[in-house]
Amino acid sequence: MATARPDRPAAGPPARELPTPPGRRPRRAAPPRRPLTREAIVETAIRVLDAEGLEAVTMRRVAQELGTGPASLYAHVSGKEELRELMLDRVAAEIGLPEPDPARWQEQLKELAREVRRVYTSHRDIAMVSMGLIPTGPHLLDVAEAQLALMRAGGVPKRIAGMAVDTLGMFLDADAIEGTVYYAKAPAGEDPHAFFEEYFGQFKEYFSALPKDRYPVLTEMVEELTDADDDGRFEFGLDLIVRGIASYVEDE
Amino acid sequence: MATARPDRPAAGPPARELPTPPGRRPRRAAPPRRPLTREAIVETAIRVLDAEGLEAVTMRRVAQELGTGPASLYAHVSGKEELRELMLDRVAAEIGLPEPDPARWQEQLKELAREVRRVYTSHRDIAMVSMGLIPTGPHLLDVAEAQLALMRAGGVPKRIAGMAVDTLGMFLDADAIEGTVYYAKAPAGEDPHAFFEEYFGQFKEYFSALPKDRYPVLTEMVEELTDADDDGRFEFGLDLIVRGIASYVEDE
DNA sequence: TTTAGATCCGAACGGCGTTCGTGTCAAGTA
DNA sequence: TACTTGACACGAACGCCGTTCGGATCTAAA
Repeated sequence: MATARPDRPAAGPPARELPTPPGRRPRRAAPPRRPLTREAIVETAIRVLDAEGLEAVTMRRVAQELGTGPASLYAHVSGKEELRELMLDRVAAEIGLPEPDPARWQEQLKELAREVRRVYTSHRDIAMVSMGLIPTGPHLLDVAEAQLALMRAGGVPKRIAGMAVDTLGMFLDADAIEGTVYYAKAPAGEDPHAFFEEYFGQFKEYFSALPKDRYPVLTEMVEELTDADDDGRFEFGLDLIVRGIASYVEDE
Repeated sequence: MATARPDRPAAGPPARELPTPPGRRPRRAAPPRRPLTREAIVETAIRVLDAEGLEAVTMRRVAQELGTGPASLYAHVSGKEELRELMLDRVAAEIGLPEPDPARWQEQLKELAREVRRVYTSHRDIAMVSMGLIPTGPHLLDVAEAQLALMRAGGVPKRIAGMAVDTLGMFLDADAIEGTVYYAKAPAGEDPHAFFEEYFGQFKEYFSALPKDRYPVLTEMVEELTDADDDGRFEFGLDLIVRGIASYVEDE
């Protein structure tokens, strides 16, 4: 008893659509629009991520979005962990990579870091997946390759470059998470900007009310500490790292 | 109908222990040994953390460990998130703090960073809680105060110190997570060291097998990239950051 | 002795990741 | 054309999870 699947080419001769015999009902209300594939699953998962954050990306939710049950996903993906890594690598494909110019390697490394930051933060808290993960996906490896290529072109020794790519990766992950964790806390319906303002205002108040005898330095720096210039903080850390790497270039 | 509680002083005159009337049984087999407190809950949670990692710290598990049900915890703790933050702050209490010596501020800042790392990594993946969290607990603030005091004693401008404490915190969190995520993956019964060896060997193999035309730089650096000298990598990143901070000291 | 409030906690709600076993169906084989 | 095979789909269930509810119990003030 074949259920009609209009989107797929029928195997035999195009069977005429018969009316449902009395007492029988089609086994499923509507067959899935498209056959399940790894790509469709990852794509759907990223749609949920962008709309509602990483926490909302559950096997059940993704399956529901595809009009099926959670068990169906396991034929294409080994589990939630693999799905997350596939999502990350697909996001990493959006990162624009530079053509190395040895004369500008430091600025190029910074530009690449900014590009990673832009892509990560445009996909909610996807960076959480990256934290503490050895990159194995092709696009993540492309990014690592690009970073290494820039440093090597600039004359950074192998050993230094090997450690630096790690430090830089940690910095990028941590920064992206830092920037998105609070955003993720904002209630669904609310204006995130107003929520933010309110949220940080409370912290400023809290820090100001701290006992001056126990925290003499901190209480004198409330202004500097609660100044939420995210871009400035990122550039500060990035500059620290890149300058530090550059100091290891041999020929001076 | 009061059930006898031998561990606690009885309220009225010491009622004689009556035999259980037929058809009735004591409502609970054994009353909890100690009354529930915030401290006891946090303490128990950390015991579970140390033994089985952060993932095993669930409300149900902690309650079970205390001989009660999960609902009982909510009288002392607002929820899982708050419990996690209380755990982190209690762990932070173990961090030894320096007496600032302006002449040695850079080395002292490094020593403090090493101390944070030591304490964090001695409590499994507790650092995950810290990532993307504005510190508010007293002991976490002590650490921030100490870092700021060292930098200010060394002549680091307020604005720089404010950003640097953030960068350093991100680095410490990210490093601790990096170091414990794989450890957390090791199966419960297995020898972690052997598991590690095996695990990293697989990665080295994987990187070596990568196509040389797409990843020309990376494939030439497999040795440098898979060299798992965690301490060396930490010192490298730490040195980058501290040197960078020092470069902002005004009086030169 | 009464009462009010804190504390405790069994039961339940809705959601989670994953597995099992069965059902379906296209492609290959006879 | 009929049968077999193997990949895929997926309903149902298992054992977890965080949190809430409402009544029972206990403590200390009145």
